[in-house]
Amino acid sequence: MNLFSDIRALVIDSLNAMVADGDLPDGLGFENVTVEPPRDPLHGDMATNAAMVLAKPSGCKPREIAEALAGRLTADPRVASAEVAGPGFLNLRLENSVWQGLPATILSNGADFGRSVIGQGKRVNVEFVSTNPTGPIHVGHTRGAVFGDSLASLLQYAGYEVTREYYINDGGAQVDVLARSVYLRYLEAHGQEVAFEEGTYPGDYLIEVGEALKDRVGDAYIGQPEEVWLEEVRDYATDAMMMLIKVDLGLLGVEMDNYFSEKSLYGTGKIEAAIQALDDKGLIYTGVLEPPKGKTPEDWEPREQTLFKSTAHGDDVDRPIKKSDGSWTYFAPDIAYHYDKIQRGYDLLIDVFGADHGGYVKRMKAAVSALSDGKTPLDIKLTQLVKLYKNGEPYKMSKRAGTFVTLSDVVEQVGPDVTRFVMLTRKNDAPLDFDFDKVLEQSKDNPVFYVQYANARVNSVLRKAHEAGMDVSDAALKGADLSGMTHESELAVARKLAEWPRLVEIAARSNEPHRIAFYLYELASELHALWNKGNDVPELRFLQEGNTEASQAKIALAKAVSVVISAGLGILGVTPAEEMR
RNA sequence: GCACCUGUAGCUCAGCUGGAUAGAGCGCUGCCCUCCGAAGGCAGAGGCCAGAGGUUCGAAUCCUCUCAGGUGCGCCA
Repeated sequence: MNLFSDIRALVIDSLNAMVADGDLPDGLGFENVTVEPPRDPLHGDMATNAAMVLAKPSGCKPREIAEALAGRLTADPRVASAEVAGPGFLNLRLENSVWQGLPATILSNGADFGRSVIGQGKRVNVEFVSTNPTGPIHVGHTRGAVFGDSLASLLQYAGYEVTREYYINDGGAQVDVLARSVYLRYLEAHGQEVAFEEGTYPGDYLIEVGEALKDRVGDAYIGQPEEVWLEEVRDYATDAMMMLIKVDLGLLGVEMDNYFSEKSLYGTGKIEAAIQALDDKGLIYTGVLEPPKGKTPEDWEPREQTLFKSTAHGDDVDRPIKKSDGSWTYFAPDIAYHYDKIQRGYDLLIDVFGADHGGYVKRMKAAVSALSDGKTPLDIKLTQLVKLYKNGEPYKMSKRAGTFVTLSDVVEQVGPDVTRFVMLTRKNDAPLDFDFDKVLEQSKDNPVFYVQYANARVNSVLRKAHEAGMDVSDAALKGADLSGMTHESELAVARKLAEWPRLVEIAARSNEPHRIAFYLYELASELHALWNKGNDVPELRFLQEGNTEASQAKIALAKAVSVVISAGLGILGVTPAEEMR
């Protein structure tokens, strides 16, 4: 149920009727007609731009269209008034009964109030995190994990069929480095002195892997050359790292539907097939790239390489898919991976990358565009850096990994709910400051707390009412008579609640889950305002002593707020707080 | 040199994919608990939406250029 699309449908019907009656010419398109909440609530409950949008194509004056439209709209029982304003806006006021009926609708639908069908059951693949399996997840990727997971939930809520996917980069040189690092820890477990040279991973988290390896193979690898142990140690170590990563993701409540191994693309003909597919379209050739201008690498020499003509699909330069020695570049398996996703039949692909991979966006889009003949859209969302602070000072060290702060460092200190919410209080392409002290502060400076506090207040009211012997079950609240709900502060809350389904659609269309977080803050703000109004105006208090009917009506509104907050937090993966501690 | 991202109140940031007089928090000034949780609320001050052009009924939002910050730029992944 979306009040805004309901009223928009009414507007469109009225416009069609005007066409039928000859008030408007035939053949007009109504796509640009919107019904939105006006910026200034004094203007009304909803505003439509219909008259302004249609003025030019119809050759009529905007105000005349607006006047005629107003007359038709006010015939609807929901519409109290329609006023022409400004250059041709039509400001609508709805009958109080519309707002008064909203809490019952919300209570009936529960968490499904706001669920949308704009996804039309389309299949979406959201790929996120995808860190190298060489160690625990660090903070930078934590943001990507939260963003990707919440985006996936948002899309599900908006009617898409979503797959959460993780691409394991287990095919490149970095997992050999991992294997050598684990080998050193293995030797260490046998009592040997080892040195961690440049280019190995010194983190403590490999100690136990080395010990486990010792338990497994005894001294079989001691003094042996790499040929003997590298492959096995690599496989063993990557498996161990993936278990570590899954534990980390679990701390945040992130659960992947699918893990896709890069290694599975090698030796199976998959990369070759993907490149062949591009070749069939005439997009593969052998050539020499120009050196990058400005900052030319010192050891630059022109080399002949196998290239993908990505410029044919919007890239700036063509990209190498084979190194000069004939082996694949990283790009080649990535092409094959995306080819695989296309072949799995997704209607839409979304990749979540760190901002440092921004330079990769155009070539990836080019590859997907080429491989799907432009049929499968790929949206790539970049998450910007997270800067950590503690006591106002930059915070860098980790006890566990030595060099970087990990996801578990953060979650251990502030908990998964705070971590998730805070990571979504900025749009994905803006950098984020994360202050360990501030995010735990219990004040309205901290949006996590502010939203949770609103929910806790509602629960407090429910508890009190229950203790006073009132029936505050959903069934009872649904049946409450809200016809007395006429105060501006109460209607303001109802109006904000009505925006929820619309906001879900806006957020889903732009793949921007942060909008949910900001909306919840606004909704909480309306509830806090109403609550405090109760200090001055006793009739606005949720608990009306000795008057169960009146109390139930007030509480129905409060409970509706709680329902929407819970649904919103659910999308963000945050547990609603029953009470504050 | 090129590409991408960013530039909005003193500070940190929203801003509905083009709508009306640009919003919130912090900070500043002044108020509100005999009363459901004041961990809150109300009011005030604070703006050339980086700058300059353009597109149209209408621009913080779209296009072009300039300036400033960030990220990245063949044989790393």
